[in-house]
Amino acid sequence: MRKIQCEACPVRHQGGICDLSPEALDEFRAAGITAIYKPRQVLFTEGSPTAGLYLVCHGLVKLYHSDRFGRDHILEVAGPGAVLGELPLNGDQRLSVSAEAITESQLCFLQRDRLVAFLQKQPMTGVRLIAALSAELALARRKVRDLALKGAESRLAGLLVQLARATGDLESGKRLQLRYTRRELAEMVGVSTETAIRLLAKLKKKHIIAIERRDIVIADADKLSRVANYDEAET
Amino acid sequence: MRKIQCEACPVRHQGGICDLSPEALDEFRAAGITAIYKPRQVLFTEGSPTAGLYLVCHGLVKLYHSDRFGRDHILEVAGPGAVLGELPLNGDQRLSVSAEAITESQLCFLQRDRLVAFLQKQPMTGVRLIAALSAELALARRKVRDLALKGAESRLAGLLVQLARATGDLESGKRLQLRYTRRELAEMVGVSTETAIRLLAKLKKKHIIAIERRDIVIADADKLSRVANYDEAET
DNA sequence: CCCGAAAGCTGATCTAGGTCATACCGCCCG
DNA sequence: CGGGCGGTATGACCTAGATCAGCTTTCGGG
Repeated sequence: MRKIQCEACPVRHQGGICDLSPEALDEFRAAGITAIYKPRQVLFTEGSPTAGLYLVCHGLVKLYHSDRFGRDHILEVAGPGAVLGELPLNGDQRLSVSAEAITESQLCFLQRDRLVAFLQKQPMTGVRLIAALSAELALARRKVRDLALKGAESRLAGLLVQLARATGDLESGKRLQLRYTRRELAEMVGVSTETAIRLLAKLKKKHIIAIERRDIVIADADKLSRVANYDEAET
Repeated sequence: MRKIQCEACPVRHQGGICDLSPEALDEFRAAGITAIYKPRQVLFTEGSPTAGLYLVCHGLVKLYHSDRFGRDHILEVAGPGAVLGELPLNGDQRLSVSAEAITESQLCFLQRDRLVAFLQKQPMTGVRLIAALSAELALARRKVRDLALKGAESRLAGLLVQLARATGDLESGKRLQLRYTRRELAEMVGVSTETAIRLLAKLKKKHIIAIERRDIVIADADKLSRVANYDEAET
């Protein structure tokens, strides 16, 4: 696949980092390096030094943790417009996550010093970056809350709600074709694959969802949201 | 207690947000509102709108989540120089955490629009903010990793390592006077109070720590770090 | 100095969720 | 067309950690 140029980029005018005047955009582009990544290609791994930030132009990238024994936890699936990585001032800080392309993806890498130089001239882009990092921060913190305070069923329901919202159909009767395996769902929720399967079956038995082939139909959006928020209620 | 003025502030020249030239500092101060908070006073709560950022001048503030049934989880204890809150561009985003003063604390509130205006003129401050948010982000993400992939004992050991590092004595034989109750330790680690107590007893039995009154002596810093990183090893 | 309340500790259960084993299904590929 | 292989599904366990209950120690305040 060929690189998409910024001029033709569909996400450029949606308040993202790269929403810039033509002249500024040229400078911006000069500061970054755009590349295409294949599915399953690793962008960076937990523990490596923080060299700069990545901007997702198109494609899907997952942020995840692995432990020494092969178990993974998926923090987030990032799409176009998202900013990946962390940029502490203190350069010897290490990255807290790994990232890997899910689909073929185009990303723009912004090396720390060049980015900082650019921000001197375009402070508004700095503000947008602050906003983007804030959104990531909120996401991570909610995840902490869910893991610490909610049960597995709530978390799974929450994930379904989130996925449904993303495609704009959190409504009873809507089919939600998920391109994730049970294993991936489990890794997003933080449970074993078997548990994820069992919990789906449980939601099905409660007539909150229906399962058709590999994808899911939302039978009762209200109940689903309720399960997502209410911790441990009726059976 | 009286307010400390920025000129006399001990954290001002440590690369924090407020490390500014005298003139810029005046502008900065004009953009913010400084106030003193009493212990247990709540600064903001999860779910409320994001109005701006708080800068900790002195004191200690905890960031935490509560669920509907009184259980708390402490995400982080923030000290002088830390930035609290989130500032997504999209103003109808909600805060993902609550914050409460632990000790009497002085904080400077920076309202969104005023902060943004200031950043136009002082882009370097924006870069510092990006760095501060990045550090917070890494912290939250590591917490996700620990909750999702590590056992309770590792997490507790990790907390002790972290506390010891903060006061600069992660060494065998060092007494680490913790100003936290068992309950608070438990809430930071994400377990019940009883479990935290039991795990401390377990570490003591393994001669990794010793318990004296309410505080803890590190008996074997190496083993402690090993428990913190290794997931589930020998008994 | 004393009292009550909070904090600490320990044992006895209970349970959510993990692990292991097995079976089925659809699908691609030789 | 038959045999794997990855995904899905379920049953039978097992264990980390929660919960509950009781008891002791510490501590802060009058």
